[in-house]
Amino acid sequence: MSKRSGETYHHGNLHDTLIAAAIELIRDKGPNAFSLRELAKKAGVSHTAPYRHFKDKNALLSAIAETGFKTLTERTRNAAMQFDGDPKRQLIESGVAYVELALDNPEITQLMFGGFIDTEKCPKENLDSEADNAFQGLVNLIESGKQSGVFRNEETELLALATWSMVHGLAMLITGGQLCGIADEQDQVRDLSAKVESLLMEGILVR
Amino acid sequence: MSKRSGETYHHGNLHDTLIAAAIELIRDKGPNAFSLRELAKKAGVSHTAPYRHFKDKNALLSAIAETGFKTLTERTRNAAMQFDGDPKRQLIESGVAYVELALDNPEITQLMFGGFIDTEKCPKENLDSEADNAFQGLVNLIESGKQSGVFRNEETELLALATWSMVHGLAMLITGGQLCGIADEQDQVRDLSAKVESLLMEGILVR
DNA sequence: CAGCAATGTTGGCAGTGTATACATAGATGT
DNA sequence: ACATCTATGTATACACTGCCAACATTGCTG
Repeated sequence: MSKRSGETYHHGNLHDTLIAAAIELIRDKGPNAFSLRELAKKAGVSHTAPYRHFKDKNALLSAIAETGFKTLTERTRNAAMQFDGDPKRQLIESGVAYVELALDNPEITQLMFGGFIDTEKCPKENLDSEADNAFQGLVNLIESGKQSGVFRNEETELLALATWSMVHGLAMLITGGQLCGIADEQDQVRDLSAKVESLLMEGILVR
Repeated sequence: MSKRSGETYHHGNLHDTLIAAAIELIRDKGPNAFSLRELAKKAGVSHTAPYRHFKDKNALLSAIAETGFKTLTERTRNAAMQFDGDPKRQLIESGVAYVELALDNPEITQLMFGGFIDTEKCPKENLDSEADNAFQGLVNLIESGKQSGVFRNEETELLALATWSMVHGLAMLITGGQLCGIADEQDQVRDLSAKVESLLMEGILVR
């Protein structure tokens, strides 16, 4: 069945098309101004067609956030893999990757963490499980660093949480526009996040 | 002019009433589900009355966020004041206050940092200036700590940014529901944030 | 006390999420 | 080959939203 000029009644792959188009829209107008109807128009379907693929607007946003968490897991893991014997460097570089990804996708980051999605308490379902993957990678990283005697022998979860908080906070401040003059450009951000994480490594107090 | 049973045509203090009611609504339904019309109904006025006091929905939200930044400045400053000669303790306690305030007002925190408000680039105006106040307090704190030889002689802004990121990240993770089993209750949060900040003080690396 | 500015109200418009009923087409079993 | 089932898309409708324009009421000020 030739779908010449895309005028078939059935779209063929609307699900993925919608997600891709939605990401574009959110990038343009922010997660707050995003609307299903505009998305449908952009995808060239009627305004209720998305409901055949997503229960809700919320479900669509969740799906997008999930892809965000997936790439977050990938990026940080890849960054860590490149410095396999050096836990300190691994921690720093995966953190830099975290911040850089957020800087490249501020709106998606806000969508993921800003409270746009109703998560019904904390059900540790779909979406959260993917976020946990990223955290689990961090935990493993720290665990191995502890065993090789690089990191202090504190509770692993605590160390992981501290690292995550630091990186996440920096990312959120940047994407939230709070660090305007300080960290706008890519290079500044790379440098800044590395420095900040080094501080967490070495500590702030005079020895 | 007796405004018996509040049935005067002119409300008298609608501006503040709206802000207070809006905060309640946001607390209940989240910043995303908040609507001007419901707010007006709750305040007992017509659905366009708020426009006499706020240019926009965005302007109303900005005003609320600003009050949030004000109390954030207050709380952290108060916490620091209580340990005046001890910069390390000051830093920790003001950070704990930051996180606790966020935990007590998750929705308002999301409103402040989540990207619900259009800030038109980063104009460092109204809203941002109030946020800067909080940051300036942190800078002062670190500066004095450096001079008394407690903190390392790194660039002050960098130290401040690291501290802020750490605390802010923890706050955002908690209010975003990412730390569900880990940090739900007030006591846990106090303990956790203090521990995390101590880590930043002492560093993560083995010495 | 006349007029003005501040503050509210009514009504309307375009845009939104979503429920319901209907239309079409691709897959499946005989 | 063909009838039928199901997945997918459409049309229509409703309540709700932000905001605009026109009008009403009030308190203040000359």
